[in-house]
Amino acid sequence: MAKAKTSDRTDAEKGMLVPTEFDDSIMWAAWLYYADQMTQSEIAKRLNVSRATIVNYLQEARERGIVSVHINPKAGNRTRVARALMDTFGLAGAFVIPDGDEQALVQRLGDAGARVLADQMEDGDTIGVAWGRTVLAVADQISLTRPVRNLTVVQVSGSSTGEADFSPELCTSILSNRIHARCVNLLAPAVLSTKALKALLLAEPVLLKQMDLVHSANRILFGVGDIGPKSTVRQAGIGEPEEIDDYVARGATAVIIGRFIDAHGGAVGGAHDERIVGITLDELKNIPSRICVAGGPSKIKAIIATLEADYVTHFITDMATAEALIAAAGTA
Amino acid sequence: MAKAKTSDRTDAEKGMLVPTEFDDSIMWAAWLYYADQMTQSEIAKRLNVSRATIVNYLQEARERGIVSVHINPKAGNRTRVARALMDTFGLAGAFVIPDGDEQALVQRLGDAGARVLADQMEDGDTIGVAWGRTVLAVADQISLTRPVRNLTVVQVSGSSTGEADFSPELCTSILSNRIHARCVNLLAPAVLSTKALKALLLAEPVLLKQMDLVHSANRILFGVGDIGPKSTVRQAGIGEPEEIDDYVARGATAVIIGRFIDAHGGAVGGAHDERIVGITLDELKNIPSRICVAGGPSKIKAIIATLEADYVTHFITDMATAEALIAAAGTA
DNA sequence: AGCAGAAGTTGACAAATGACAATATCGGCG
DNA sequence: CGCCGATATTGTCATTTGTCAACTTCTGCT
Repeated sequence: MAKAKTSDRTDAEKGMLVPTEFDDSIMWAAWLYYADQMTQSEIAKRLNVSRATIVNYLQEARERGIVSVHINPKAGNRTRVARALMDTFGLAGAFVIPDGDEQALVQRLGDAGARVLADQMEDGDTIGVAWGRTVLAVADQISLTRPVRNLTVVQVSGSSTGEADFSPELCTSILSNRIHARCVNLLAPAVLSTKALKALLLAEPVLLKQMDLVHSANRILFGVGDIGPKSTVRQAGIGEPEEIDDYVARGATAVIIGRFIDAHGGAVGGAHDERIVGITLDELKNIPSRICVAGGPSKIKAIIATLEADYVTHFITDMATAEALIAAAGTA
Repeated sequence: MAKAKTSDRTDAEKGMLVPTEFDDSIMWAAWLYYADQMTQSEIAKRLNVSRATIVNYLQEARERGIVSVHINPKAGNRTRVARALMDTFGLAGAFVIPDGDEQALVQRLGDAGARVLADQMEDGDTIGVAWGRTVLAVADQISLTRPVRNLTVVQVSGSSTGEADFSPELCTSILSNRIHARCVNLLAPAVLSTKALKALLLAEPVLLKQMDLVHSANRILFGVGDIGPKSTVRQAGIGEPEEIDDYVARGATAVIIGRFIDAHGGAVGGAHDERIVGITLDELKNIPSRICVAGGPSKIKAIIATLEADYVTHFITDMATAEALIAAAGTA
């Protein structure tokens, strides 16, 4: 354990009083390789180590973010499918990843979403974060490759009670941590038992302040949930099964930012909805940059509902989903 | 063949109305390779082309800036020598490239400078640009890997008459062009024949406006010139040989932004200096981010003069020069 | 001091990559 | 219609790179 600690310290950028020479070698190897285009053997010779060591250095340089590969999202917007999506749904940006490993779809979408978000971030941004498997995947994989100062990450809906491994708090915490942002968690349950209690709670100074931050976010990251039997909403403990069935009976087709919408994106309100703590659909539309990451055959309808109602400015999905969306929108 | 058809349809389905169809394959190859870490052979199979084609796609993706490798300048600041430089000369940032091909030193420094500058740029920046071989090398190699809007590039000293291939106009034009910035060239000669004429010219509305821009720059990029017999100043036609000799006689050790400074960075003024059109040394110090790129054995003294007088906030050099600087500063 | 375990390094081999000449495809144009 | 030149693609081979088990060095602990 003690040893592991030691190595951690070496890896962690801060906390080191004296920068070891070790960092230098890694930096140099990285520069000689990626900037000067020398081969690993040449670098090995110059640094007087074996080539295998250079391989390790370069690996570490990538892991530590000393070097990183940037894929231009602007170029992503120029692909045919991305354009079609943008035209069909009036999006400001779309990024479509090629089909690949089915199993890893969420991971891969997360990677793409992370790149798009990271690319957009600017000094002083306040970034709202919803929750879900996909949002977590984004949070898990985002990383800053350039200095962006003064970021705030704010959880936009109350914390869920379910023991899901993609809770709002978790998504927010991880994301903020990875980009060195101030982290603001909403200190309230996602759903309260009465409308009155919700009003009381929201009147608390702490909550007022936090909700102010939510409303001042200039970007937001969210996914799309469907309503199927195995869907996330049903697992996340947002409401009793009957309550969700009730939503469905009244036309609910998708869930975004913890709110239910019908096939055309209209809010499906009701008593339960009024007990939810979090950003509302109307408030969502006031945020300038609304980044949505979603994909998968089971979500097509839900995504169409979301996109049609203009809840999204920047959409990230996979090829198969994109084509299904375009086809479906065409026939509609 | 039938298989190939399928992929062809994806690539060039409808009429070639848009030249971007082609981008799709390149974009996909780039994504699958750099984001999904697939091997070129796997990608080739999926895209139904030969692996060699994938190699080409990836090459083009890099050339077109669809993918780019970023080397974190912050990490560069952590190397031992960079730290030593920062401590010794009170710099905000230093980037030291490892020794390499002697001949290509200017190119390699240009690459490093370009990365540092590109990394710093923010929306709305106004970037002052001096001139010289090194500055040109930066301009030649800079490229935007993320969207930065509303940039202005402004030439900070008058245009030289010499036919040098690194004139102020050229440096400014190339740099602005490569980063899609507004380009403002100073429409005046570097040196006028009388102080009075200079005053007259600078009173012109056009020039007034341009000089205002110069003074409002929030970043500046410049190199360091030495005074040796083969030095740039003597070739650039900034003044008659006698005039330059006169500067030297009065202690001139280096030239930055077209102005002469002594061994401790003090301005070496005089009649000639008063006829120069361009930013002054005092004005230089008012610019928040002052990026200086310089290296090479012949420039050690000149660089020390520059660094000691706090003209620089961010300094880019090579290992050999850095070590010489630190050694020299230690003995002084 | 001596030992245990982890981190760092190495050599050797298999796999992946880059280079390039040869070949195929496409869009005019006589 | 067929030929031309330009552009895109491919097969092949030498080089470069990643992997992995063995080895060395270092560190903390008894």
